[in-house]
Amino acid sequence: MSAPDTPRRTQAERSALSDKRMLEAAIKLMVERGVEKTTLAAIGQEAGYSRGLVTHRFGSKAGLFRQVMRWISQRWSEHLQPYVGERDGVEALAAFLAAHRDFAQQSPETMRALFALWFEAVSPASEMLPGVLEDHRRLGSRIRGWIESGIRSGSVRRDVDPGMATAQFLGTLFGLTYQWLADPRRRSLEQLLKGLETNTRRVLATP
Amino acid sequence: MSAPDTPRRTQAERSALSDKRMLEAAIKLMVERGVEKTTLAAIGQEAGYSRGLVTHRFGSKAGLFRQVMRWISQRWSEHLQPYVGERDGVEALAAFLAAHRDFAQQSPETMRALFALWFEAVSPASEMLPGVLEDHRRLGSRIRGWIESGIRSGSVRRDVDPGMATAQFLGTLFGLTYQWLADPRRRSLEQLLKGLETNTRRVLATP
DNA sequence: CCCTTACTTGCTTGCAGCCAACAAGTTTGC
DNA sequence: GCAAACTTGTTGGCTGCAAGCAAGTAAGGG
Repeated sequence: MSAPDTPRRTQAERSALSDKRMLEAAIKLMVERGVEKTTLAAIGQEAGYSRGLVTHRFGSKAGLFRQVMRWISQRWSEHLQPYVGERDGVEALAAFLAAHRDFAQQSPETMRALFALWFEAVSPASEMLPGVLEDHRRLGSRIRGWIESGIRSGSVRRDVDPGMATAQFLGTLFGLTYQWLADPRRRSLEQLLKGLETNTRRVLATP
Repeated sequence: MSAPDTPRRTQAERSALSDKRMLEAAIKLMVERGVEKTTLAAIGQEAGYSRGLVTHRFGSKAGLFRQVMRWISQRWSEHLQPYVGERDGVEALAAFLAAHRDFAQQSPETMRALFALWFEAVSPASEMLPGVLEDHRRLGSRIRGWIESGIRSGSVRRDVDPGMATAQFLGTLFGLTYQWLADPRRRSLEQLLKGLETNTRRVLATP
C-alpha cells in the first residue's frame, strides 16, 4: 500500500514533473515580484522541493529563465498556429493579432512573463539575448512570409518592402504590448491591437 | 599655494561633482555589463570614490538608477525641444523622429541606458515604474498636443482619435527602438524611423 | 581682519544579512 | 547495488547600514 499523495513514478516522470513544477513556480513568482527579487530557494520551495534543486537541474538562475522563456515561447507559438490557417497577407496578420489578444486574455501572467523576459534581455551582456533574437527571427520570418504571399496574391500593395513592413509590424506589436505591461489599466490591449490592425490595413492593403 | 590636483571646493561643488561622476560611471558600467552585473562598489570606484558613497548618496541601487533615468530623460527631453519649433501635426512628429534619430547617433550609450531602464521597468514590482510612467505620460501629452493641433489646422485627418494615434505612434517608437537595442546591426535605427515616418504620414495626413 | 573653536557635510570603513553556486551526502527508482 | 533524483552544508560576493574620520563652514575673541 502506497500513500496516495506520493504515488510511485518512473525516474523520467519524476524529473518531468519537478521540471514542470519548478518552471510554473518560477513564472508565478517572477510575475509577482520580478526576476531580480525571485530567489532560487523560493522557487524550489514554491514548487514543493528543496532550495537547491533549481540550480542542480538548470545550472544557474540565467539557465532557469532561459528555459522558462523557451517553454512559454513554444506554447505561444503553438497557440498562434491555428488562428492563421491558410490565410495570407493582411488577413493573416489580423488573425495573428487576434491570437495574440486571446492568449493575453486567457493567461495574462504567462504573457507578462514572456514579454518581461524579452524586454529584460536588452540589458547589455544579457545571457538570454541570443535566445530572444532567435525567437524574434523565427517570428519575423513567418510574418514576412505572409506579407510576401500577400503581395503575390495581390492583396498587399506591390510597393511594400516585406522586410521593412515586418520590422514595423513587429515593432509596433512589441511597443503596444510594452505599454500594456507597463500600465495595463490605461488602455486595453484589445483596443491597442485593434488600432494596429486598422493601421496595418491602411498601410499594406491594396486600395 | 594649493595642489593643482585637489583644488579647494565648496561643499556644494564637491557633492555636485561626485554626483555627476557617479551618474556617469553608472551609465558607463550599465551599458557595458547591464544593471544587474554592475555593483555599487564598482560604480563608486570607477567614479574615483569609495565603494560606499553611492549608497550613502542615493540610498540604494534602485535609488541610483531612478536618478540616472531622470537625469537622461531630462537631457533627452531638452534635446527634442528645438527640433519641433512651431510645427504641428505630422510635421511635428517627423521633426520629433529626426531628433530621436540624432540623439541616438550622437550618444548611443546614453540612449541605450535610458531605454534599457525603461524596458527593465516592466518587471513587476519595479521601483522605477512610477517614474517611467510619468515620463511616458509627459511624452504622450506632447505628442497628442501636436496631433490635436494638426487636426484643428487641417493637416491631420478629422477622423483620427488623438489618444489612440498617440498610443500607436509611441508604441511603434518604443518597439523599433527596442529592436535596435536588441540587435543594432540588423537594421539601422534611421531606416526604422524613416519607415515609421512614412507610415505615420499615410495614416494621419489628410489626403 | 585673522585665527581658533564649534559645528556641518561629505566621504570611508567595518559588518550583518542574504543570495547564487558548488560539493558532498541521502533517498528513490530500476 | 547502482544510477538518477533530490537535499543539505558551505563559500564567496553583494547590498545596505552604522560608526567614524576628514574636509569645509560659521562664529567669537583678539
